[in-house]
Amino acid sequence: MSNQLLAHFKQISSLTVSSEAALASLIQTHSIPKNQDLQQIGQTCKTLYFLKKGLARIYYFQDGNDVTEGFYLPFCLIARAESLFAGMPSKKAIQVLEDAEVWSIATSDLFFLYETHRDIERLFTRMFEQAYVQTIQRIENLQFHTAEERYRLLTQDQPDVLRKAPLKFIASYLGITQVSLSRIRAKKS
Amino acid sequence: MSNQLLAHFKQISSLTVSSEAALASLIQTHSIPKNQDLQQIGQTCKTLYFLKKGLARIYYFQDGNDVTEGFYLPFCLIARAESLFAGMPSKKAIQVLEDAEVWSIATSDLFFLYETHRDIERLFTRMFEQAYVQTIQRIENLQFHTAEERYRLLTQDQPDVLRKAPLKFIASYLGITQVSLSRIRAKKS
DNA sequence: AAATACACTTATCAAATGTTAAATTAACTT
DNA sequence: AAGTTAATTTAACATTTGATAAGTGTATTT
Repeated sequence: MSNQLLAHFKQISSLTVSSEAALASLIQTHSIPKNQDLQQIGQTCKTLYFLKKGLARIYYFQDGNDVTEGFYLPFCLIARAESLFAGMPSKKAIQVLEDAEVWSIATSDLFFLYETHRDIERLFTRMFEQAYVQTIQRIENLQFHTAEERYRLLTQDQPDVLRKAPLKFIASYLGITQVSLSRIRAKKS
Repeated sequence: MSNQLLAHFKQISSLTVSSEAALASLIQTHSIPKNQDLQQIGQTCKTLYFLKKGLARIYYFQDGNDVTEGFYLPFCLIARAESLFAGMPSKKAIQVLEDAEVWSIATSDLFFLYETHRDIERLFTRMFEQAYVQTIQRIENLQFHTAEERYRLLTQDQPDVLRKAPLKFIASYLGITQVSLSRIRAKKS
């Protein structure tokens, strides 16, 4: 069930046969129906997720408004890092936007494996590094770009998201209102 | 010279005596005059910096405009992570905004120590995790807050920066023009 | 003191975005 | 297919922010 995911992992960082087996034993699979929360607001992040198929987002509420922090495609690491690393409850939720199949790994088990399998620790450290770099790039997109420019960047960088996600989620992800997004889309490019 | 920095490190993650000594041997100190670049655009990030005193920023040029990505106070890890983790030249520079004293660590030496001193690897992994979490929080600030709200948040979170950095740098950090920042400051709070 | 450069503010107008409400379209239920 | 709900677009107006230029203040140099 998790062969595809392990193959993906090994592209990022090599694993010994025994590490691969140990890691495989931690991976669980689930089917999640559209619109359901994978993790809810208030829960402390103790599980890492990867989609096998579908689309997910992380969101939270700010002054009563639903704000989408990010979209996640298959094989992307999905975690609320600010909760995981601090061990504090997250104010964010993870929601599946389509019927999805999900791989999950409990961090308590994973961190235990770190002690005996250094290559596993390296693998996940790398994945978090990559997530960190993407977050830095997102700041560059938000900073000093107009709403229209941010929209154009999204069409280039994540066309799949644009095709699948409701516009209201895309709007808050770009930091604008849905009305404003509609206007931008109406313009001839 | 580096005792203060090591004490700071040990607050983040414990180090054995031998690790502490090994790490100390990598730390170099420099004095850098105001306005000088610590690292220049085009260089690949191969050094980690920590200020002993002073203030620094990371900046880059976007369409000819100077954009400040972040400000860094003493004891903060300063690195251009997107360059370090990818091993690619950075389009960003690190600049000192006041006469500063700087500790630096060459990553090639540091990563070599990782092999034999796991606690050192853990320490720096933690520091990067913390930097990652701060980056996530910065996105929350940029997303769906007005310029004025972002300014108010900065006055709360980093009053030191506000006191020391030129307004033009603060403006681009907030993603607005200097004129706009001036208007916001003129308002009665 | 005069001259220069730099940092910051203010004024004016244009453009972009937010707010609210209504209209249209698409999706889903029965 | 009709009815219902949700998603998206459009319109009208208010507010914010950008762009440009001019003005003020401060520091430095000569």
